[in-house]
Amino acid sequence: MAVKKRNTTGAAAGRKSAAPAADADTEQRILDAANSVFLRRGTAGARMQDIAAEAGVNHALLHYYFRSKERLAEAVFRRAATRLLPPVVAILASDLSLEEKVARVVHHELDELRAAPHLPGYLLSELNHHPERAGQLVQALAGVDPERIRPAIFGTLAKQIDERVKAKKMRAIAVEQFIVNLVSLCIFPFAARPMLNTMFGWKEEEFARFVERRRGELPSFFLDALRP
Amino acid sequence: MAVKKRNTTGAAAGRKSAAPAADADTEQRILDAANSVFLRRGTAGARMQDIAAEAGVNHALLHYYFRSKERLAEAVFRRAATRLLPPVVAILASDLSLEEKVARVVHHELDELRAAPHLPGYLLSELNHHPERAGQLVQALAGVDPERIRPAIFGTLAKQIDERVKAKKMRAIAVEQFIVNLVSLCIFPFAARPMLNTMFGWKEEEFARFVERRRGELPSFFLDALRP
DNA sequence: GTCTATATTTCGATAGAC
DNA sequence: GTCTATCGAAATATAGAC
Repeated sequence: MAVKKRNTTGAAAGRKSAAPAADADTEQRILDAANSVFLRRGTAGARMQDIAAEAGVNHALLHYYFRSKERLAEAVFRRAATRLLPPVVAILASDLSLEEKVARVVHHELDELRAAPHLPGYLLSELNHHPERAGQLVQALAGVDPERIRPAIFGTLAKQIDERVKAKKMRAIAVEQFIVNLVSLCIFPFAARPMLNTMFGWKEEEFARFVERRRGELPSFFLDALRP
Repeated sequence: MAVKKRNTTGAAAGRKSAAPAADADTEQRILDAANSVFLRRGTAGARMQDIAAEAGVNHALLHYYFRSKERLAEAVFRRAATRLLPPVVAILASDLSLEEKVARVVHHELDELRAAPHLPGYLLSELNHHPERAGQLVQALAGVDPERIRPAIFGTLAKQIDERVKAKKMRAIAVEQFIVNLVSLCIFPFAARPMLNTMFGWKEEEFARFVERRRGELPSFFLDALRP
C-alpha cells in the first residue's frame, strides 16, 4: 500500500536550479514552518493551512512533500526529540569529572532552551498525549552511543556521585534521582515560563534575566545539595 | 448574540429528583468526564463525543449545559489551575518555619500529583498554547488570600531564607530561584513521566517507587542545597 | 432534561491543469 | 514542482420531537 510519492527523509535527488523564486529549499522551508507551528500550537492544534502560510507555499505542497499531517508531525517530533535529552545523556556518560558534567549540562540546556523556549512544553505535551512516541526518544538516545550508555550512567556516573558523597560527608542519592533533579532544574522553568511570568508579574525581559542569573547559580546549588 | 441558555457556574437552581437513573448530577458528570478527557488528550485533541461517552450521556447535552467546547474547556482549565499552584503559594505565605514549609509543599504536591498524573502535562501544555489563559492562574492565586501574599512571599519567606543562609553559611539565593527550584523538583518528574519511563526502562510500578522514595529524600536534598 | 436527526464548519487530502 | 478547485470526512453545534 501507499504509493510513496517521494522520500521524506532524503532531499530531492537531482534538483538543480529551476524553482522560480524559491530562495531556500522548499522541503526545508516547509519543515521549518511546521516546526514553528507545531511547537507553538501542539500537534492537534496545528493547522496545515497555517504551516503553508508560514512557509509561503500552497498547502497542497505539504502533501506533496510529506504525505499527511501525521507524517509531518512525526518528522517534527523526531527533530525535537533529539535536541534535549540525548546531549544530556552524552555528557553524563562521558569521562569528564562530575563537576564538569553538571556545569556542561546546565549550560548546554539553558542555551538550547533560550533559543527554543517552546521546546519543553511541546515535548512534554506530545509525550503525555501520545506515550507511544516515547519510543523515538530511545532511538534518539541510542544514536548517541549504542550500548555503552547504561554502564556509563549506572557505573561510572554512579561511582562519581558516591565518591563525592563520601568525600563531603553528604547524604547518599540514587543516580536516577540525581539525573531527574538536574534535568528538572534546567528544563522546568522553560516549560512553566507562562506560569512564572504570571506568578511573578514578569515580562519576557525579566524572565531572561532570571535565566541568566540561574545559569551562574544552578551548578553550585545543585552540586552542594547533597549533605547531611 | 448569545442567548445564554443556562448558567455554567451555578448548578441548577431548583432541581429535585426526577432524572430517571442519573445516579449523580448530570452537569457534574459531564464536568468530570470533560476533566478526564481534556487532561489526557489536551484541549485541541479532545473530542466532545468522547466526553459524552465517558459521562454516559448524549453529546447534545454537553451543549445544553455548556454552550460550546470552548466554554467547557475553560471550566476544566479553571478547575485544574486551582489545584497545583495556589496551595503552594498558600503554604509558602503562611507563618510556618522554613523547614515545615518545604516539607509540606513536597508532600502536598506529590500527593496531589500521584492522584492526577496528567495534571502538570495538561497545564503546561495549555499555558504554552494559550498564554492568555495564564490570567486565570492569577485569579486562582488571588483566591488564596487577597493582597497579603506578595509581602508574605517577598518579605517573610525571603527573611527566612536569608536567616538559614547566614546560620549555615550557605550561598545566598533569591526567593524566585528558591521557589522555582522547589516547584521544579516536585512537578517536573510527573510532567516528564513518559520520558522518564522510557529513559530508564520503567513500568508504572517502578515510577511509583521512584516517587515514593523521592517523597522522603526531597525535602532534605532541597534544604541542604544552599551552602558555599 | 434527554434523545434523534440534521445542519454547519473546518480541515485534511486529492485530482488535474499548468 | 506548484497552483486551483474540489472532495470527503470528521467534529462542533443546533432544531425539534419526546
